[in-house]
Amino acid sequence: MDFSQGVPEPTLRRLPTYCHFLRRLAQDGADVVSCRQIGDALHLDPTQIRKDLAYAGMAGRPKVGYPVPELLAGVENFLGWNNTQQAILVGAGSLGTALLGYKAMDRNGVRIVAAFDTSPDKTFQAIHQVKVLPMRKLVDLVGRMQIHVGILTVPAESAQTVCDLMVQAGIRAIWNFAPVALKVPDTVIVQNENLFSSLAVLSSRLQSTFQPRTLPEEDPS
Amino acid sequence: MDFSQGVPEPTLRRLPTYCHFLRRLAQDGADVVSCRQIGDALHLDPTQIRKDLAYAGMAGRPKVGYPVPELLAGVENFLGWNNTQQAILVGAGSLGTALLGYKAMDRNGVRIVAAFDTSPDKTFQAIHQVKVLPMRKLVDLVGRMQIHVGILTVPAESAQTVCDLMVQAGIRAIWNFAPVALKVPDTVIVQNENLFSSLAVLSSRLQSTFQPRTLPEEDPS
DNA sequence: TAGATTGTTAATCGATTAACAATC
DNA sequence: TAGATTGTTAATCGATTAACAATC
Repeated sequence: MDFSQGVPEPTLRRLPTYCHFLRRLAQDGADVVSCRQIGDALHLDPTQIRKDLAYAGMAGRPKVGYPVPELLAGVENFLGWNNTQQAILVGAGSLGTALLGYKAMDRNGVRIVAAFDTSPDKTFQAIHQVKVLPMRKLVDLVGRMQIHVGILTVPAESAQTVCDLMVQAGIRAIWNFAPVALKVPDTVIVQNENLFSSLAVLSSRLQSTFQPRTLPEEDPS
Repeated sequence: MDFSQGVPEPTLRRLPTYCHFLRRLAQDGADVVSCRQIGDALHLDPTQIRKDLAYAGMAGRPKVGYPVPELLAGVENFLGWNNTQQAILVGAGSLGTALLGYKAMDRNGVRIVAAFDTSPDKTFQAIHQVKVLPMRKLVDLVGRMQIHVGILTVPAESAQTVCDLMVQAGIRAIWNFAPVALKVPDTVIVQNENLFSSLAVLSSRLQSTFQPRTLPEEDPS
């Protein structure tokens, strides 16, 4: 398996899905699983799954398959879900609040240790057990706790300003929910999460089931 | 431009980003824009943008560029953002609540007209001006209002059950936030939104900046 | 006109899928 | 052993990028 280019992004995106499925299998007490079984459950090609698992460093045994507990542990470990990253979140609006309430986050490699907001109505309260602090505390806290991950859930207008503050504080990876292309130094990683992109795919596919897009025709003149 | 295969998904995912940028340009009063400018702002290749815009049916003028208002209107129209789809949402937990509060949704082609939840604490209240109803009202309301889009924000355990109910009610496209591969008839479209996939990409890239993944070595024995 | 930008065709790149040998 | 499944190499497919002609 060639690792020189790193793990392909599509592979990385599928691995968490395998984990979710394997957790259920493990709960049901399965001890081995084949790529065929995983593929049937997740509507994916077995060969692709085998390749993805190989990227994650997991090997199976011909005729037998993969041992479920080891496979799950191995993939989780590969994804870094064992040594959880600490993170801060900026923007305690409705989306920010939702992420703070996502219990599953912990089991998926990220723990939000503090939130920040400009609104005095929100600061010094706790949302889902996470303290909300005023922005002026950000740089100090990130520095002291050596936090590397920032989650950005502020409106588009303030996204770049907050981003700059995060970078200044020492944040090295930003999970960005604002529909804006952030400018960052190239030492900082930005992962954009654009819900509307996904929605666009949905509604476009829906529209084409109603009235399939017409093919361009020859000019009849 | 070949439309026989439909518009590529990556193109579809980029189009909303262009809209956001074009809206800002339009507000600033720009009347034309070149692919070069868009590309610089969004960190994308100008050729790719030109191709994407052609897929959306937009033409520019050599040396001049694209007229901003027409381009914005054209792309929004292509994405179906003018005739908004009505949708229901099931699962008024923290994520569901966040989506109900997303004002921008309206401008992005979807209006949530009702929410559903099993919990009696939530039903018959309004969250962000949207009524929350008990599940038993779902089939009737979807049928009467001829709603085609369902947003699924329930826990993984109940996702398939709720999905089945949606399908039975006549929903034709499901925006699924549960980390589960739903089984649906092939007349129904499922768009999966898995936040943890995105998070996995982020943390993997972050880890590799700390300690670049080692290449497999020859066995030294 | 000259230069910039679009539109389109061709080349490249990378991911998916298929084929098949190795193995339990 | 025979058959199923893994592991790996080759073929295919599709998207991105490059090259270049058309045009204002």
